[in-house]
Amino acid sequence: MSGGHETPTSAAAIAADREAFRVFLREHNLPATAQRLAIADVVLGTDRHLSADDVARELRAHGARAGTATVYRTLEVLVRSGLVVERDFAEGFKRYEASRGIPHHEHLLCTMCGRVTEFRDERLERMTTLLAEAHDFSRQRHRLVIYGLCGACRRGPSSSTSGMHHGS
Amino acid sequence: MSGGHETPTSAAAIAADREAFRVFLREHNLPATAQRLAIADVVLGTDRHLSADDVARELRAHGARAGTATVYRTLEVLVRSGLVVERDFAEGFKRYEASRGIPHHEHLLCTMCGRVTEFRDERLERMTTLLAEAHDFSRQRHRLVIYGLCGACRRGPSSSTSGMHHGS
DNA sequence: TTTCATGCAAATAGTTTGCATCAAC
DNA sequence: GTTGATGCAAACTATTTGCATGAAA
Repeated sequence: MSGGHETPTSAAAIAADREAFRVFLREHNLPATAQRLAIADVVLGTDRHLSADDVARELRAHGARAGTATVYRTLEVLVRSGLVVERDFAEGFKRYEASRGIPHHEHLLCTMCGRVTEFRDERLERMTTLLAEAHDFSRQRHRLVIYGLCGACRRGPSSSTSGMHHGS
Repeated sequence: MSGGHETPTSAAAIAADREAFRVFLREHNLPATAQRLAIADVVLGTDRHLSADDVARELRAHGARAGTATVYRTLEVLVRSGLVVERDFAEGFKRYEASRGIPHHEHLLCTMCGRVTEFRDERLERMTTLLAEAHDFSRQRHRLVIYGLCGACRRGPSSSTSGMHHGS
């Protein structure tokens, strides 16, 4: 359920993010509606990389509800607040991830269960800047996704299917 | 118009690819229709990374025509033939690129004019395999896209807008 | 002449938007 | 009380599919 294979985020950090969202809303004169808070709770309360559909599903699982448009609009507000980052892993839909103030990181995507793992590598940051310059580009950002099989899926397909989204 | 900033593909190589597609169709008992050949000519005849819409536009510019469904279905055949590779640069649509038998390469995408430049880097190949292993993943493939400004756009916005797709 | 492609239109998936209604400050 | 959010449905973009017609081998 948590999906954080490396360092699960502490409850304190999650609570801080939730409070930060309330502050953001207040400072921007945006109403703190029940829907916004519920959606923020879902996205900020996990280390997973959720699709808009995942968010709606999680809401229902927690007894909350919000229209599709509200989910998308609130995700947009969360992204603008800087607390959430939008991701596109070329799956045909976008995912949303709590940013936790972490600067930049790469992603490993399991092609079997859809689970996402993060890692950071300083060399890559430098390399991409140099590679861009070598081709007369000024680098703004980069995106690396490594597709492969996670340990669980490699060992046994039965291990876990909970992370599989949009499956047939 | 050509987009090949590094090493423009020779006319001979293009002709070889076109012939290879004819052979592929023949070997698979697929009719070599005028539409298929026209679409193959467009995609195999450039070094650019075209969207399905670009292909349709180019067809019209060359006096040819094909329905949207035919464009997509033919692109699929071209991908199956191995002569073309499908790309997703998180722009909301896919692009198609003549593969020219080149193993694997990374992409630089100009965020201003949409132009794509390719480069190859052996270290990256090795690095991604090692990084995956370090996180208990078995690497299948990876995708690196560096977003930035190309030299032309950095120097003057007036230089070229021809590569801009889906603007405004 | 049989098989498979084409084209159109309808369907689909993800996401966005208009608008009447409703809730937050 | 105002301002702005919500929800539904319609709109939209990229892409796919069903089906009657048309062309290739």
